[in-house]
Amino acid sequence: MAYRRTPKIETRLAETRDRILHSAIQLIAAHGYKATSMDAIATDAGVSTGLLYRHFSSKSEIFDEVFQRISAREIAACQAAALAGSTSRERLARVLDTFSRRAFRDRRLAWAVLIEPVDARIDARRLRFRTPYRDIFSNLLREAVAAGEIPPLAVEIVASAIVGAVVESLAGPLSTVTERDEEDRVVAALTRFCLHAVGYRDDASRGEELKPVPDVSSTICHHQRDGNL
Amino acid sequence: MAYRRTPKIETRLAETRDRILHSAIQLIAAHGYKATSMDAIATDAGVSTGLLYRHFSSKSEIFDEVFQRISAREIAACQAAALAGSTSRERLARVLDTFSRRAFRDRRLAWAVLIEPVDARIDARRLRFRTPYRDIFSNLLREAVAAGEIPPLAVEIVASAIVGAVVESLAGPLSTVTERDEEDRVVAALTRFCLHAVGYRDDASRGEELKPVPDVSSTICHHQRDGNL
DNA sequence: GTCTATAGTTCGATAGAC
DNA sequence: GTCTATCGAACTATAGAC
Repeated sequence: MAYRRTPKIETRLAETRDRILHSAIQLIAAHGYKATSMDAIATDAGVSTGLLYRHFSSKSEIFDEVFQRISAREIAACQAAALAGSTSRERLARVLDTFSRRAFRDRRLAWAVLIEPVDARIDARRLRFRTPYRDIFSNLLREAVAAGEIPPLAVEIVASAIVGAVVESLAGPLSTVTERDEEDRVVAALTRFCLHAVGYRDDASRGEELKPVPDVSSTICHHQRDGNL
Repeated sequence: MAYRRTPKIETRLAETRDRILHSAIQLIAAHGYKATSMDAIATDAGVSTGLLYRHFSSKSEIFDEVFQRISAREIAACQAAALAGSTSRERLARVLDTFSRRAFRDRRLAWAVLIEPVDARIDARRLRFRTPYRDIFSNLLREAVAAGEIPPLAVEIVASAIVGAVVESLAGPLSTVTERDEEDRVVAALTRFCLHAVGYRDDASRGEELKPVPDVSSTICHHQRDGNL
């Protein structure tokens, strides 16, 4: 009888694959993509280097999968933030705050995912993954216009511009050691920038301070083995 | 007698090298980076494919040089635009207009340089080449604050945000066929976005229409063999 | 899973410059 | 006569088809 994969084997394979990815995430979060060797991933995952290539065709493919997992989690967090708040303005501010705070919390991983030069494959992936972020902002903008909070605008273009502004303004701070209050400065500047950009006026009654809402997913900083990632 | 490079040969070598780069620019402007083969470049330049590798170590290196030449020209155009206008507001608007109009004029080349997935080397080059653009905006912002046109802000962060907003909002339109009035819509939305973002208020007296100023360099659309590129 | 096509790269040969 | 710019075919790797 020919060899057939039993459910038991399937499960073990999936577990190994998962362990590899977890190790990759941890190492990339600590040192970035380039500085993470296949050997290091294998060692950390407790498998041989050769086995890595049974599960993934290349280092780039591992990172691609890491990229997608991390991005999905971050997008979910931002989507959740887009629901919390009584005004569109607050929801928008919360999304910006959520995205950048989470990036700062795990800055090396954020840097690796968002800006580290990797290869064309990841570049293409990055382009595709801007869409869900754009959609979050598009929806908030349409909502805000409908509610009369801001004047009408070219939603799609403005949503793209926000995505670009966010990522680019984090690029520098993420790659340098940043103090906590420098981080606050960046988030504040970025938030003001975007709110003004879409037509909100300064509001003296509020200092744009936001109470935290519970995250949809566990914090990005602890890549627990027992997590659901 | 040993062989030595004479000035005559030096010149011819430089000319050949230049011809290769011109061909590369033309082809990339027509089809993008990926779709431009080394064979095509060689044929267009009238040399063998092998010779390409005497002048450049790889396709990536050719594109790197194309990137730098095109970027230098575009930066110069934007720097010039930053000098034309009576108010900081107008100068800022002119830079945004100049950058995006020139990108649209040669959208495929702009797309290849700004966003097409190429490789890590070009990614790194892109990161470095944001600095001069950031500097243009930083200077304009400092100027505007000093003149009391806009309230104080975190110049460096905001300058980065503008760069990101510009590039990202062009990404979509550059990669699709865009009508002239769609192009106008993008530029208008982007300009409004940035002006508002940094603290300018709408000004009913002006529709943000800008008279063209003579370019510092010849237009990007005609990659003339006789040009100074 | 093998086969094919395509595109990047390499290399030995040639011919022309010194 | 020696050296090198150039050529063009061969090699290699990868992605898509059957």
